[in-house]
Amino acid sequence: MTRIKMSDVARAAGVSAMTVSRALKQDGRIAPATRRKILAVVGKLGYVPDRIAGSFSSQRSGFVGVLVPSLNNPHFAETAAGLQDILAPAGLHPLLGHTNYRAGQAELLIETMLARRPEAMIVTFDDHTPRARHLLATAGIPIVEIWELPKKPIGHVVGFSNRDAAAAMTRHLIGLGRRRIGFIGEVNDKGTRGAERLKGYLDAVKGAGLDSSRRVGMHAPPINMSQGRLAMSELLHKWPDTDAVMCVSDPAAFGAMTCCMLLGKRVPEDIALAGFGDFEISRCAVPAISTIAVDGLDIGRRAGALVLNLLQHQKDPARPLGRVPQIIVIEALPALRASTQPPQKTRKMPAGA
Amino acid sequence: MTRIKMSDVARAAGVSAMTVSRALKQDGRIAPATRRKILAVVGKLGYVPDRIAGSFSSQRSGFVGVLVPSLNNPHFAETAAGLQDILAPAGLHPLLGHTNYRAGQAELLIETMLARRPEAMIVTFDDHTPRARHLLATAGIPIVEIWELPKKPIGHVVGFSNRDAAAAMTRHLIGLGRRRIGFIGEVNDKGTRGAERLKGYLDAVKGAGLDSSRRVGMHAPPINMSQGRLAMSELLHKWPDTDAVMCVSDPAAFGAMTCCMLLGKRVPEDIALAGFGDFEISRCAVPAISTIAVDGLDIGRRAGALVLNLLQHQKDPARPLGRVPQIIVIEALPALRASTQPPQKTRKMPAGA
DNA sequence: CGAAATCATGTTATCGATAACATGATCCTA
DNA sequence: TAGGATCATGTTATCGATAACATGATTTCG
Repeated sequence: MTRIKMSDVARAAGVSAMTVSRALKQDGRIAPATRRKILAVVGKLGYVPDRIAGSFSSQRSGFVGVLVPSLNNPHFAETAAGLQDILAPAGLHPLLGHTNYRAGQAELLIETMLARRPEAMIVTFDDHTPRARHLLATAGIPIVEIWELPKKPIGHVVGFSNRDAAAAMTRHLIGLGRRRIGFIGEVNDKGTRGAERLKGYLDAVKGAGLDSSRRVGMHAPPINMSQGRLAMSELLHKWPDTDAVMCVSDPAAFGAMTCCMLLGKRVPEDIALAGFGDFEISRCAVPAISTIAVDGLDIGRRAGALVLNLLQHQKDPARPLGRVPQIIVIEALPALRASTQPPQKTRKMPAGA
Repeated sequence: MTRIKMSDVARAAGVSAMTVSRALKQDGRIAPATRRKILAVVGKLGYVPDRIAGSFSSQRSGFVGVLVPSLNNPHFAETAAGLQDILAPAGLHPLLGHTNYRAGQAELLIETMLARRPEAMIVTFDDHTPRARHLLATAGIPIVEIWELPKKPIGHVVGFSNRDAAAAMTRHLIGLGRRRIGFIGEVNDKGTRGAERLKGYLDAVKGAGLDSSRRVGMHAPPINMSQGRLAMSELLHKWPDTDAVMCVSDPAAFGAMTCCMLLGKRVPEDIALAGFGDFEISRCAVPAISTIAVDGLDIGRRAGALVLNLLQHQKDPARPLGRVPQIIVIEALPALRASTQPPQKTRKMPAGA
């Protein structure tokens, strides 16, 4: 059984292939009666157009390459969903790749994706290789970096300052009266978002003249709950009088909290904990964990809208940054209340930089 | 600046385009010196082959369509990673789509994907529309359903019985002496994996002659932590003497646990909780939550290997099922120990159909 | 040593849709 | 009502790589 092609449909409908082509897109000027007849034939024959041939002919792939460190992360998953929300109605298909937080993998994926002639590329800020940056910069398509405000952007940007956000949260802890503040983070994190968050912690702690040595790096990105627990154990062993810990992510913070529970430390009375990312776990944990909300869905939607905008005005010589998403510091209330609702209040913050 | 094409490379290297084409694939018979020379020119010119043209010419897209309900779920994310592990070295690119647990969205995606002429389709078991099933069945490519053992498979299968797994866990609770066992699940879940798990719960509870009415359906799939908490609140309000609850997923179980904590119920002394999926939260929560481990990475790898196998032996008339992944019941130990290691033991189970 | 096999490379045709241009029919409007 | 504008559709050329076949050079082996 050979596959049905457009000319088969055309013959069955008594028109030319070009008319079928026009009937299948929304903008083609065609008589309503003709379109109806063609669509009926399409339905009857079960014709599915060959987008490869179409892409080849029109020189438009219909793809947007999207690179994230991991799909197993609600933020990037939401960003991917937000992109799809915006791109799909415009006839663009996100082509997802995940790098497992490795620059070499990213370079390989970028090359593979560029061979598919994407109409734009959206890459998560990370420690990209020089060759990866070069491939992107010379690809001749819109490039959007997300999830950070890089100092040397490759193209356009939809992000926020991880550094400023972490600094804001750390200052929040200082404002609550904490003075011996630790940090749980990652190792081998050069050029990552986690490294930026560590810088923000240092900005705040050093700025307040406090001890900045209470740092435990536990694992290469991404650190998980169990590693957060181990890191907390190590941190409390080295610096038992620590009264607050800023964690590079919410899962790490939750792991740290379980360590406190097992050791009989009260949270937040004895130790205040702060995470990053507003994962569901932070709102729902008992006690709840203070965190910084970053709206991954919004980042995806903004990036998608920016791409559509750039594709419409390709000649545009300017390099407008996408608007910066807002970050929100979410403070967990200390009291354990007999409620089925997560006890939290929120405070909006500028996303800085 | 016009894009460099293969004939440009050929001219610069003093060979024909066909020779360049052969040099760029591993199997082409070509003199090592010629290949070196061509690869040098490719590097110097920064040539990136046009896979669209290549796909069109060879009539091989290099895509495998992959449909999952959501990426914001570690299991499906891992399945996607497992697929990439296996497919990428074979030169196949997974084309990911997520349905948000909606059959209509799935149908749309299937149609869009088929237009890209995937070499195979991998779809997560779900309540697919008749048209979606028909499109898949008549696509003329290998179809693999994952994450369940469907009664009426569309093509091949790599999965396990969610029903049997949930029944095994429920029997495990019965074996621990529990007699008033509730279920927290989803609503509008016809034809989903969650609905199969509810059936498994009913199998076990009715089989043991116990009350099967203690059921709360909280939300359309996927239920989250907060909804699990609310569901538990409702369940305990209606049936205060409940001594165990089987939850459709780990996040729901964690939410249920936080409800117990807020209400002063001890877990597992007063109420035993069981989840599904072996999410990180279940191992790391204090107290830990009993759960059923399903190796999403393994499902992805098996499905990928099955696809490769099917593509190699296309004429194969048989319909071999992929091997069934093992499920493991993970029992949380009741004691809260002052340890930084999650206290759990595991027991392997048949994944049976 | 010579014929067949193997190897490295070149030539030609082709995949299926669509852009660009062409054409006849219908509709306005001065 | 004539002539241009608009509309619906048809015709032709084309996108860039690769499959299939062709060719000359080199190797192998009886």
